[in-house]
Amino acid sequence: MLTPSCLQIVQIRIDEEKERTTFMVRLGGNEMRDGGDLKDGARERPTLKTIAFMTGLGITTVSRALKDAPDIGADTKERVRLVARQIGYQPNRAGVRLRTGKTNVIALVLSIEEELMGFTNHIVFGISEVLTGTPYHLVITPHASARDPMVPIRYILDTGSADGVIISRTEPNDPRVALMEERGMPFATHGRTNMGIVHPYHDYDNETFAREAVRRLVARGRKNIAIILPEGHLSYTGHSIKGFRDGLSLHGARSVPFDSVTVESPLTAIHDATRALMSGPDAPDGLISMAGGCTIAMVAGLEAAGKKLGRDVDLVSKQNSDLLKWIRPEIIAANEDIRAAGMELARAVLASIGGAAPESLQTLYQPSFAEDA
Amino acid sequence: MLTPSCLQIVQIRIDEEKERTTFMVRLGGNEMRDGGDLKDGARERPTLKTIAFMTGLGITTVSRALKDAPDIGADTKERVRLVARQIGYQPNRAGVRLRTGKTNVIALVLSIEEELMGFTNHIVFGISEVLTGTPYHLVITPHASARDPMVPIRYILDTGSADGVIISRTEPNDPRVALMEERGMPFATHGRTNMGIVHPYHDYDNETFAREAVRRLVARGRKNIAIILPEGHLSYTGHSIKGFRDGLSLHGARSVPFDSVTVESPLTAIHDATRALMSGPDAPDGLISMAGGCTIAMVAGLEAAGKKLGRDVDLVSKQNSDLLKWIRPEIIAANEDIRAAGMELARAVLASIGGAAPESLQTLYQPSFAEDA
DNA sequence: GATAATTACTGTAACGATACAGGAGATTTG
DNA sequence: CAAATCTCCTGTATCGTTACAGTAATTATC
Repeated sequence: MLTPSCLQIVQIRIDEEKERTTFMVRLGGNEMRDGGDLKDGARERPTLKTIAFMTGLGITTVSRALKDAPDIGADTKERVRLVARQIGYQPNRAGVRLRTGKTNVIALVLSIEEELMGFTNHIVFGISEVLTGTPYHLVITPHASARDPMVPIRYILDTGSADGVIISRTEPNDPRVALMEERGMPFATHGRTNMGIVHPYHDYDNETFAREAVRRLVARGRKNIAIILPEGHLSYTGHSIKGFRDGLSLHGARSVPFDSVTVESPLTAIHDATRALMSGPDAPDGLISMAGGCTIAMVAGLEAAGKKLGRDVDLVSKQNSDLLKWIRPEIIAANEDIRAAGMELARAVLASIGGAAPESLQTLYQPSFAEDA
Repeated sequence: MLTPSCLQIVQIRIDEEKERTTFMVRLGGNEMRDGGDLKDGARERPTLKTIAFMTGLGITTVSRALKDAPDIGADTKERVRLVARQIGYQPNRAGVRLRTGKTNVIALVLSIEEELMGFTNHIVFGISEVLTGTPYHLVITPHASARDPMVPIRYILDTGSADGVIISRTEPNDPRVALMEERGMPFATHGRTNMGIVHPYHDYDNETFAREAVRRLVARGRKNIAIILPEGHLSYTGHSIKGFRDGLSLHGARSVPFDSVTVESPLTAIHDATRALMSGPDAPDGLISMAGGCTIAMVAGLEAAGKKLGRDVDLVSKQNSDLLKWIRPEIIAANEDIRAAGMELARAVLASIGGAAPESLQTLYQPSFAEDA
């Protein structure tokens, strides 16, 4: 085995233009070896070559030692790991990616319209929390949802720019899911699909939320209920409608139509529509909102119509953050923990990359109402 | 010049394990050339080699043609570009990065505490909008601000994992700025510094906002004013204080101390502190809030103390989104456009990478008050 | 004691791109 | 017409990593 003492630097090359100093060493025998760069003030980034030189081992050996390969001696592994840690070795991502195709990237595909009260923040930090301590980086790939949502997916697939993808705003029959499935790209969806493909997902039980919302309104004596829904093409719209209808028939209430706006409409439109609704002859006495942002405009709208929360009408709303209680404590709010969703999604993608079965990577969170706490 | 007709495929190798088909071609003369992979159903990703084969040119020529190098003929460039476009060539990022060190990545370093009403969303999509159409990807690098904020910066510098960095929560004497400056890493800060380093930044004129807030309160007859400030170590805290003090002396008002909480405190704490303040003997008749999120808790707090906005007290607040007017139309709000900030920051980093002078990459946005619109 | 198997390590090639140093052929120059 | 110049193109080496196909030395097998 080579020991440091049999290494001898015999030639130093100084390349002034590149500002680097390289050198040759003579080994125990007679052969010369390229010693790599001399690090000026530890500024040059260490590579496998650096460790190979410092330990007197071959580059391949070092690579395999750091991978804990079975054909490397235990003490050699220990020595290599020690040196690697000492000099702060970190694998060059471009080298690994070029050689193996592994990007160590998770792509989060977000629609610009995504935002209602901190959604992006929560999901990003949820994902990040899981990725911390792994070699994965998080790349945000945005798209204007009005344009083709397939564009970012195709880009990622065609360029192989991620090992796994997280998408949201899932639709029951989602072409993005079909394409990624076909191409064998690991992914997880925020929201379920209904197209015969078993895949990792995380979802919030919006059906239960809507049904439970009706129950709580009826328990307060409200029988005429309107709901403001998400855009029609999304998966959770269907779940919301089902829960709402089931709740109505289960608890004996009736639906007051309110479909001129969605939770994605401009707040002004929501405000005006709510005021019109609450001023009309068939004004509901119960309201359900599927998103916290629009709830604020609804409250303003119903008050502009002269109604008072808790007296003339009750309102059940989902929220991402704990904001609504500060606005009107009368609002009956259920929390959707988007940060936890991000964590579940990240865990699911990582496990999927690791080869776990998709049916084991599906989670559904139940609504928790603030008033039950 | 070689034309397609002088190319002749003479040998086809089928590698069944790797599921790829490669082939050799005979050129006009006698030499053989590796033709690269035959694309099965256009699934294999095209590389320079693919284009080289299709055009009959050398790989180097293709590379230089796509870079519009001066030593390549005009018609050759045209031909290469045509083929590249036809087959949807996109440079392999790992190849470029390994060879040149260029990552084509912009890192956005965010503190987990960043969020107040959609900040993350707005800045991410602002940056993305500028990066769209460039080869740059956006990587989110989060950190718990309680821990060492230098960690992500050092990681990026040590691993060379980005070409440019955007940071926020800038401090007057910010060690991150000093380090990136020293290492020559292009960056832009959200917020200014005060340490003798000229660097790209984007900032909101919080000093003017605070001074103007005082002016508007005094114009409504309010003379006893309290302000809720950001955490003390941040740059914009100092700007806010200066603007506030200048406003007080300029318009003849006095300060009511309110420093038991900051805009980052839990909303419950802000609520309670505001209620206590407004119930006390020295309750102010004017309030200034530097962030929209905490304004909501303040409103709830002052109302819990029996005060009424617009009658007993006026409140001036900054906001990222247009939410406050729905909560209490009496709130005097000024908008800070975070999406625009993201765009400015992205533009600044890109220009800095391109070698532009830092002093030309500094922008300061003026507050715009909703009531002036 | 010769052969086989095992252990521990190593060199070469390749991933896709580009910097660099040519190099053939046409064109200009003296 | 030879030499110099210009145009346009090309091969080689390299970035850092890993798959693969070895190899030398030691240990086990019969």
